[in-house]
Amino acid sequence: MPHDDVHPVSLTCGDCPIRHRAVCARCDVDEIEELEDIKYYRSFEAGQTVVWAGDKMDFVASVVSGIATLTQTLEDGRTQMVGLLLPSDFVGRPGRSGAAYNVTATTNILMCCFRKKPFEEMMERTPHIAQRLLQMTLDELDAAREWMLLLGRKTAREKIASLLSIVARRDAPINHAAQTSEVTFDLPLTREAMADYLGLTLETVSRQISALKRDGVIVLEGKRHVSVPDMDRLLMEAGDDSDGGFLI
Amino acid sequence: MPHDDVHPVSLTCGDCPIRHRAVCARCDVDEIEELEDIKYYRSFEAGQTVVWAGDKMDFVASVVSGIATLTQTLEDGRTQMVGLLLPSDFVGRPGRSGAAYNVTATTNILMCCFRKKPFEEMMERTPHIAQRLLQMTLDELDAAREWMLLLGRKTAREKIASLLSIVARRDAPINHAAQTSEVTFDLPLTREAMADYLGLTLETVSRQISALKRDGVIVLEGKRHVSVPDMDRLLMEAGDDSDGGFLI
DNA sequence: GTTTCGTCTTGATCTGTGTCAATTTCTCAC
DNA sequence: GTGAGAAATTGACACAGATCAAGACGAAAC
Repeated sequence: MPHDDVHPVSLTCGDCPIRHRAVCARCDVDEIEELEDIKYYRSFEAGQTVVWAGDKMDFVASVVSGIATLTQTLEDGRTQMVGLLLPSDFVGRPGRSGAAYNVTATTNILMCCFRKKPFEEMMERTPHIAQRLLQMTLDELDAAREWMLLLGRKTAREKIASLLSIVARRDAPINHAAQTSEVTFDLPLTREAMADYLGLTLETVSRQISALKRDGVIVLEGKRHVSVPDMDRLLMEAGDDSDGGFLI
Repeated sequence: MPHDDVHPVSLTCGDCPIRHRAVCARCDVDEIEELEDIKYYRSFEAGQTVVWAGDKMDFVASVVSGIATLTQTLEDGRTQMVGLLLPSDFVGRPGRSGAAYNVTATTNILMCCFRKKPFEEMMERTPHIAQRLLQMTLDELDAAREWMLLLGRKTAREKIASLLSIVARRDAPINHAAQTSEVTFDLPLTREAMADYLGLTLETVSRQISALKRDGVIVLEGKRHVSVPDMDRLLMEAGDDSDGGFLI
């Protein structure tokens, strides 16, 4: 099972050393034998849709590797991303059968799925699971609300800077922990996906990235690889107070 | 205790006839005697701040009467509302000590508070509570994400129409249930608060309301009282598909 | 190597919403 | 009733970001 360095704690085994937001594959196998028959793996290729909004979704899942997005759309095609699923993130809603959003793989992705009915039954029997899910959901709610501030009140430049600092934090936690002021990472999203996340057009995204590059806030190698010489400067551009919170 | 017609089901007594999202005052007294000593009431006047973002918040609470808002701000004063608390709504976060947002009373308000520590202990002992809180939090997350679509992609006119149809739904459920196509309600918010909710300026809010009035979508009596002659028309203006979801 | 196709950048122009400012309308105290 | 302050409306103008359009770049196929 693909499960290299990352070892996120499972919902179902709360005393793993590393705390993370996930239902974890390996962990479950070790600890909860009954999960064996309600769990299965599915992989999707970049660009594939995992579920459409409104479709029946009879599982919950956690991302093992790759990246997926949650999006909502209006009839005329305007789309807004409302969530970004990175490895170890959880998706699905116990207690509701229909999916509320489109879930799309932006890279090749492997998901660890749990059939919903048995998962819910397990939740009934194991209070710890509901409590853990509650914590995770509250975290996501905070992230969503932080995102509302971004969508409603930030300028295009601030939006881009915010997104970059969030990706920097999630994508390069090692750099960050080491207090290196130079941080480096790959953008996991196309310009269009960034635009959908930020409530902008892809042209504006491109222009603002160019502007940040011109002003020395970031350094680009190719289109996707980003270096941030001074993380504090980027955070300042993002307009957040102090440590910028806990987005995504 | 002020608890007139509304009788929302409590987190702590799950088999009340009417299902609603709340920790309910009367209900608790009837059913859970041990709650008596962890529960107390607080009232605030219109305009008063209940808690500031970052302050210690040693209670969770439910709104008994009145309206409060959750807001976030940037250093330079730009503010974005991220939640609207109507009677029976729950506020506070088990498992975290600091408040994440400013909570402000927009009308006189009465809140039923529970000291956090004992509430959390009760959650430990009573699995049902965590499950109920999880449902509520998932609902709020859905609402927040619907709101992200509004903030990121809707026009000013669509934003106003969306807000009006949401208030109509929550404020005049009787009208709506009766299938009367004419719906009537009072706006519980100032133009400025509406602007903060919608990511607009108060001038734009005012202009768009005037435009909707001019176009016959709504009828105003005074500044706050709204009649909607044709609810379907309003929903169309809001740009939502079919039934518009489950905002706020 | 060349071609092709998707992604990205950049330019020119347009427009929706913000900004600034002047009135008007409400509400409530007196 | 009158006056004062808050809330809301309306107008004129500016500008950030959208739209439309043309190219540049990069990766994969041949």
